[in-house]
Amino acid sequence: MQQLDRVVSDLRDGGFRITPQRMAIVEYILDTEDHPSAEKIYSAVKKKHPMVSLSTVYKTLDLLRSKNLVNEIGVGGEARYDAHLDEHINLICMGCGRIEDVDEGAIKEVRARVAKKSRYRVVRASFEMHGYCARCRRQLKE
Amino acid sequence: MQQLDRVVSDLRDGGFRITPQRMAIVEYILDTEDHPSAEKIYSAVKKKHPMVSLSTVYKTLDLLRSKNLVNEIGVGGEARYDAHLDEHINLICMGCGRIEDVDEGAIKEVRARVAKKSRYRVVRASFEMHGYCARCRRQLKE
DNA sequence: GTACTATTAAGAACAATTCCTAATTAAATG
DNA sequence: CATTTAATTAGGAATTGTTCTTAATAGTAC
Repeated sequence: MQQLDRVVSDLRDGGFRITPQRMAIVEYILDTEDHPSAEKIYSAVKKKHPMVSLSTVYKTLDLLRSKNLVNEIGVGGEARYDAHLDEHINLICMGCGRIEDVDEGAIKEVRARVAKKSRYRVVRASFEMHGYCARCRRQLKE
Repeated sequence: MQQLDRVVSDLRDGGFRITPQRMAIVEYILDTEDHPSAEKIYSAVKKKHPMVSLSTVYKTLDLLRSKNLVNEIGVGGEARYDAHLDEHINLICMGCGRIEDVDEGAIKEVRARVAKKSRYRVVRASFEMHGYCARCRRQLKE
């Protein structure tokens, strides 16, 4: 519940209200490893809170992203969300769509080096690798 | 013209036809540093070949991508294309939308290490950094 | 409890992309 | 070169994920 408190106080400090809809969405995202899409968040949250609307899901995700409380990653024309905030690599399975996080120390240095070399002010880095997970590899061979 | 020949023979070998539309699209992409969108490719190509249609641009881009002859990168809900095939980092300016390529030796090793650790068969890696280019940074301060 | 204003639900609007179909054409063949 | 055949095309309709609009609702400060 550490991270949840962090989100709540960040929102409060920004003058944003803590609504049941927002809480439900945040709790769901913090609680899954699943990199869900907006639609998936919507249908999961609706089970407990039937009155939540898809547009609220989108608005809340925008808010969380603007506060850097979630990460967005684009996969096949749709956005997927993730509360893993340390810089990491997203491994995306082209077979089943699963997304896995992999920590890799080297990317911090890469980021710093590129920022320096390019003279960009870097706000966000996203490292993705697409391929086939062990299970889908097996199926491909058959 | 090295790369163009490569594309033509790859398509021929796959049993695909070499049409004027395809040639125009490929030539344009090979000839620009600009990471254009489908729409931009369409309007650029249309100047010389008014009879080209947007759906042909999309179809051709799909084909080239499936043959690994171009790279696709998603920026703000639209796809941008790029014929720079060595693994590199895309620096995306959040101010002006420009995309710059940066070569970084380390990412080859990162890719190999992650592939091994995760047991994925990795097909494609895409490393992006979002921020503000030197010019847009200056404007932000004013 | 009241007032103020942010937030919400619902659906319309939008933009990028994909899909569909009849007409066209590249290229293999004789 | 003419013929044939299957791939490709143009054009527009359909689809999909996301954003926008608006009137109603509900946190929060007082």
